[in-house]
Amino acid sequence: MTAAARPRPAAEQQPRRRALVAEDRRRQILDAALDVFAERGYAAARLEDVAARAGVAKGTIYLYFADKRSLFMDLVRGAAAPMIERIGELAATDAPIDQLLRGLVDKFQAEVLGTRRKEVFRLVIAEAGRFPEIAEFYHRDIVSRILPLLRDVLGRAARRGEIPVGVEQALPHLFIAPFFMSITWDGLFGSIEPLDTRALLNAHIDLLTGAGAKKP
Amino acid sequence: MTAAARPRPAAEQQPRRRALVAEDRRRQILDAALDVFAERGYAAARLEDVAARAGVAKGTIYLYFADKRSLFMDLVRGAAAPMIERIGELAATDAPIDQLLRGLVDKFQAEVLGTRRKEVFRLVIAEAGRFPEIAEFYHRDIVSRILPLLRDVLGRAARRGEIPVGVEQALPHLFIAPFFMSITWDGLFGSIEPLDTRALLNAHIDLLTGAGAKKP
Amino acid sequence: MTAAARPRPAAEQQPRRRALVAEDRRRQILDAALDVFAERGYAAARLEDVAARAGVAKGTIYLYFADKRSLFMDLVRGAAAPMIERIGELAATDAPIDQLLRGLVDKFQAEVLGTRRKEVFRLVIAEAGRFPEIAEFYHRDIVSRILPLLRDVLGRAARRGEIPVGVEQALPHLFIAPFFMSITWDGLFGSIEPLDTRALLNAHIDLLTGAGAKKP
Amino acid sequence: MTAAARPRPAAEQQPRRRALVAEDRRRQILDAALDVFAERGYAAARLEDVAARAGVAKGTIYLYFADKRSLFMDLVRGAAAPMIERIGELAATDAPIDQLLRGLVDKFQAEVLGTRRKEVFRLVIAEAGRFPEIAEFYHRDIVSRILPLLRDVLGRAARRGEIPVGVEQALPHLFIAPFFMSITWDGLFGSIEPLDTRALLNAHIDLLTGAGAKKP
DNA sequence: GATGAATGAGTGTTCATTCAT
DNA sequence: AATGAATGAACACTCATTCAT
Repeated sequence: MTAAARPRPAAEQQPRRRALVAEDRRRQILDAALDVFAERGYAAARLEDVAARAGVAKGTIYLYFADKRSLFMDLVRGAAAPMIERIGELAATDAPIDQLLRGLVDKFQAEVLGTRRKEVFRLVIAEAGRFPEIAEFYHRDIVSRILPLLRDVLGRAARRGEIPVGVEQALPHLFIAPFFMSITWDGLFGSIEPLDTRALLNAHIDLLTGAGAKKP
Repeated sequence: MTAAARPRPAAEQQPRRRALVAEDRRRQILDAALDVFAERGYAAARLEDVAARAGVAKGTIYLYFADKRSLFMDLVRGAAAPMIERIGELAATDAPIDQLLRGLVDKFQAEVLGTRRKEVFRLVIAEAGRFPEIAEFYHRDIVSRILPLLRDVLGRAARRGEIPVGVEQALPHLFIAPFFMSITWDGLFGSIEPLDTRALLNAHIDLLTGAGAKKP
Repeated sequence: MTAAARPRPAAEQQPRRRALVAEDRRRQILDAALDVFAERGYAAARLEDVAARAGVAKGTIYLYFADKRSLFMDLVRGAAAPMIERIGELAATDAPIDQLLRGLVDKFQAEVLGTRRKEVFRLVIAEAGRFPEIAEFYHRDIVSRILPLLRDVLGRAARRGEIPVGVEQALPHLFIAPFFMSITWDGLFGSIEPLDTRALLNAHIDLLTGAGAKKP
Repeated sequence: MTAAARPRPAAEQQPRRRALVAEDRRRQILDAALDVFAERGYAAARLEDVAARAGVAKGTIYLYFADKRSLFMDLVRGAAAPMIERIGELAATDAPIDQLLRGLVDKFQAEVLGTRRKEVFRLVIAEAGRFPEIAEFYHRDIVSRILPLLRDVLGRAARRGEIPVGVEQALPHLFIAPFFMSITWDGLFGSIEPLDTRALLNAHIDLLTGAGAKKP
């Protein structure tokens, strides 16, 4: 009101900065929560530790999340969001299957395995039994959108003779199996025998596209 | 039953029966524990529930297991034992690769997926982060014994031209990925979209052995 | 309104309006506090609710009251103030006892039972144990001033033959008992079996003044 | 089994003794709870204090009561039980009203005012607002059974000319008002100006039965 | 051996109070 | 003056573990 003429009146800027700070806090807490949940599992995670790691007081968490469960759910949903947006791009190109799948692998490396999101997915796999909504959510918004895309892409490739026929029905699930494993392996045996995910996935694609030739 | 066959000196028979009863109790408790751990996860599982389901008193558990952690570890180690014994048989035969792998799949179906052991493995995957000994144990006694065997078998097959060459290094891991997934998938999406494990694994072998032909 | 009458020097008018606004705020908060305290009791009342109901921020309460306890004490003292002022009028008249007592009843109806002050008194009865100052205050400024007045009035009436003799000592307490009950009853059984306070008090006076005749 | 011949076989006695001990513990806890609830009110009472005063650990309370609320409810219901049983006796006799009422007063003195039950009733009056079940319970099982009895007794007395007519409808409520007051007064002003309950109640009966004569 | 009552450390959650803006 | 985000002490309730019987 008083200073409506200038570009950013104080009265308007205040809440904007507030909102930013609030969003930052939220992030801080979510980041800390991921650390703690990943390290101890949902049930054994202590909100006090989350608070400490986030550099806030215990009560502050409750200003941003209704309770422990909500914190966990928001963490898990939030990690999926960027994935979901990009799923559409997957099948957009009409490149040769081999190139397309390798693109997928790269994207998975860049967006999941190379990030903390990997730990979220590990958490989901470990805890989904106790959080049916999460399983539903991941199925509805990720799995059930990726699988048809893969079916489509792989079907086209089969018709073009780029991959074997006769196994199409199982292929999408088959294709994502190594992704699943690369997520769980790490939590299990990562410190004993790390998995060379890239090599694994490349071999997978080689196998699928017949790049690995049978000895004549 | 066992004791009814022949008259034995009571002094000798008593402890034997005792031992059997004790072993039964142990089993009861372990069975109950699997139920409860599988349903709620390690941290959230209540020993009171285990006791109730086993039909014993809470204190009784402590006569057979040192504490909650030990109960869990024994459960998880015990489930692996039968596996371990059979691993040797795997590479014994020198059948064609395709037959051999299908045999493996059948065994896995029969001994894991079709049994409650599946749930133990799921538990291991979910909780291993908090139980380094378990991860070590499973790696040492199972994974690190299966992988070389597979490497061996698959190597032989590659040399015989039964499977593609050039991906051998990654093959063992690649081969087990669908097994991993079939274990985790069920806990996640089993109630939403059950996985046809047998079809998946068969397709996997088809793909591996080139049974699925490329369109010429 | 008040400030509109005559032009005053701004410097003088400002603080006056401020004071009025401040007094309004205070009232708003006290009103809201009564709602919340009455509904949940002192300990379970949340200042956040008080603030919300008063339409102010939580912190604002602390500009007007030192802490929760003070807010409660001020509320409770404030409600007594108008009572205290009028106590003197009680014995002023020298009307017949019957008329005088009925006047009292009317006043009590009008000033307590018919107002939110009733709830304050209920609160006092419920919480006085934890607030000795309040009990002292109510005793010193109300009870110990009303009882002698009643003793005086009833004594005069007894000497005039308007009420029975021989029970004078207990009469003042006896006289106020139904007032006590009408306050507490409502909170207890008000929603189940509302009390016809006026009828009760009238019967009480009838009984006291012998208006109800014994069957000869 | 082993000693079925003798009057109290151990196997039977054990649970019996257990039950007694358990009942004792319950009592201990309820007694302690009354202390603490009476002193601080429901919301501010700390179960830790109850436990300490009962000489048990915090967790022990939960072996006997589901939660804080249940503890309170059981306390409050339990205190009413003996009352309820005796209500029937009240109107049994057909003694002169004056004698009957004095009997009531004595009973009330002996069973409520002279006992810790008085504090339970005080609690009920203070907290009933937050525990509708309690108010209902007290109304249904005590108030709504006492009032008709009183109506009956007082009606008979009125017909016999022992008490004034014309106020019968209000009389039962009027009769119990001093009882209400004696309970609440004590918590309020007990330490400042203790109420001579017996004198009050006697005067009340005198007034009611016309024992106090009007000055002619 | 078996029991289950008792323990008390541990944790999620609330809320009066403070203080930077 | 007014705000409301932040704090952290406090408390109800849980559950692994112990131990007298």
